[in-house]
Amino acid sequence: MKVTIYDVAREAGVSIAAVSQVINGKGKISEERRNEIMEVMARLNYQPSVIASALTGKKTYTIGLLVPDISNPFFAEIARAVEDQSHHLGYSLFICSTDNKKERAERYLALMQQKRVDGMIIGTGMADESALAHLMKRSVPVVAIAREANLGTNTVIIDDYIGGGMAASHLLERNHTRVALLTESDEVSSSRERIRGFREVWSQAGLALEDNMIRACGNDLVRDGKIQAGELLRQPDCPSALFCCNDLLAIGALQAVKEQGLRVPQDVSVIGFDNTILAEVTDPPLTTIAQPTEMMGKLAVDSLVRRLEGEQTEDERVVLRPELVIRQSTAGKTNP
Amino acid sequence: MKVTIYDVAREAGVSIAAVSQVINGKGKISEERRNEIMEVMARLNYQPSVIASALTGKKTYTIGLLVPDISNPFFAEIARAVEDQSHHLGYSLFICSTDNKKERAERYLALMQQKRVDGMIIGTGMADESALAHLMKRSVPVVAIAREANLGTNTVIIDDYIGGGMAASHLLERNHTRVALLTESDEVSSSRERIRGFREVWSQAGLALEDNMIRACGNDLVRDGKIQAGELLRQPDCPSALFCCNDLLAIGALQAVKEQGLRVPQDVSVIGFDNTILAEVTDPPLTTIAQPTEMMGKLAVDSLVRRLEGEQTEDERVVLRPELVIRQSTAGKTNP
DNA sequence: TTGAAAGCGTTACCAG
DNA sequence: CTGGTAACGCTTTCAA
Repeated sequence: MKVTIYDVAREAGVSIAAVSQVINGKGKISEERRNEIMEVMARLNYQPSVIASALTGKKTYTIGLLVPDISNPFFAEIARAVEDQSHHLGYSLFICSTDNKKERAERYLALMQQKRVDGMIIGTGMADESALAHLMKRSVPVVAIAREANLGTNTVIIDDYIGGGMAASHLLERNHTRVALLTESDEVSSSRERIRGFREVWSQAGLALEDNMIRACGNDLVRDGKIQAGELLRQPDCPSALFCCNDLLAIGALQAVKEQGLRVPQDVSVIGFDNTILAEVTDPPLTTIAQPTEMMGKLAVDSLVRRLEGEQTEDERVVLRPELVIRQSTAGKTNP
Repeated sequence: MKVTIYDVAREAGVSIAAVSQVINGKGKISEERRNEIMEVMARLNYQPSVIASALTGKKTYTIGLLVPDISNPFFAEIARAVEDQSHHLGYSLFICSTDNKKERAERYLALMQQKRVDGMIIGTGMADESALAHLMKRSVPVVAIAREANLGTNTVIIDDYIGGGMAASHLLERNHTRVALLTESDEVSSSRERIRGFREVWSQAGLALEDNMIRACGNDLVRDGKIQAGELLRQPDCPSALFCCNDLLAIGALQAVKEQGLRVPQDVSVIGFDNTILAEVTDPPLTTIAQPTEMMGKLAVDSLVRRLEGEQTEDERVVLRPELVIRQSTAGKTNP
């Protein structure tokens, strides 16, 4: 069976209290005793039970990460960054993919509570914020990553509004006047902001953006992006550029353009968002707006842990700057 | 503070034992009492503590997943599949990226034990299997996924040997005679097998495969793949085809080929492995060997849970078949 | 049916 | 310095 603190104590001929002290480096014990106990722990390959320790009120050193989909490269990169910093600070990570579904999110939220995570990092949109608010606010510290939080939580995010604007400016500079947008579902705050930012710059240039040129896509981003882009391109007054709220949608768009027998970027320009590894390898390489995932992950964890360690009171909000990465999927419009 | 089973009991005017019974659906309680207790639990938003429950000998309903790198799309896809099935069966997931580093793996292994995971799914190579063997064998059930396990564990894997052979056959059919291979570090059993399978088919065709045409790459797969491929291509007797042990390496190879001013597949063919989303979007789309990630994830979890639930004694080994997916990065060699 | 009480592995407080 | 001993929240006999 498992070796417990009792086994160690017995083997070392001391009380469990003594063992507990050396484990936690607290209290006063003679060098001699301490070394002896350490030796026994090593010999028995003793692994202190985090479970039991947590029950007495200590932390579980576990944090929960909620993302829409871990197989989406953007969130996989975020997860890696979060994991590295968590690990660095002594915490492990529960990951949960919600698909932006309310039931899944709620289920996971409850689970995380039952398993006593010390804190949560949330990168998933949720239709009903109240669920989150209700469940979490009073108990577990939360930081939002790559999404807006309507609640009082720490937030690490890029300026999506600016990011959307960057895309618009880039297209404007290339003389596009007829553009369509591919977005995620309404519940995703970052997408909303990107659209809003795009729209702002666009209309300031005196250009119109009809509602039917903005298409929301479901959870199968690549597939839905392709479908929606296809419809858009088959319209009589086909857009010369497509702004996609993330790289996965852009990939779908790329596929649709090719399927229509058109060329990127000569016939239609495509611009993505996130600058995942995908953007580097597509054909043609994708112009996109970059998010600094590594920094975001690190900052989110730092922010959370600071709070867990009781260092902080007010909500903090870190807003990073997105960056336009120009590759070859966007070009100037020549034939108006 | 947290609401405990005592709070519920008091509020409902019963003993904690009664509450425990309704939570676990055991024992006999009158309909009436049961409903009343359920009502109270709901009203108080009671979340039973998995921690406390685990301490009494029950499971934690948590499983640990060790992969080399969660931001590698192949493992991200595996993780998603594992997560879905775990979730479906009522378990949560700890994820850990080891970078195939011994220290990281050992650290994580210890952590998982301390946090009392019910079982582990291991998809990461480890230099020193003894660590794993030593730490795990006697305590936590393990299943290996997408890797060979030298220990007595359940395994879900594809036939990498066959997969390597498929790549070789494909290249042979296209008249390539001079080929180079990009592999991961030696510690990765799947890569070794792929190489072995390739070599077997290759030499049976009477073709040579010099040692310096096989290059091992480090952890930054894309970058190292590019570097190694670059060196290979700059050699006087440059290969006409590159077999890469995974898609990330293949992407590096693609970049190197272009950098040399050569074309894929006209000048050099490139073939990858895994069939991640990357393979669909590269320029040109990548011919690769597919692994059924979704199925593998599901089977691994099923296999583990079956064991956790004590349903099984002997080690089982599931070997799935890889599949060649021909896209446009491979072509027939015309000028010998 | 229902409730009292003994653990589970640790921590922390309090006497020696 | 060191060791007893209550918690911690829940499960599980065992009586009533």
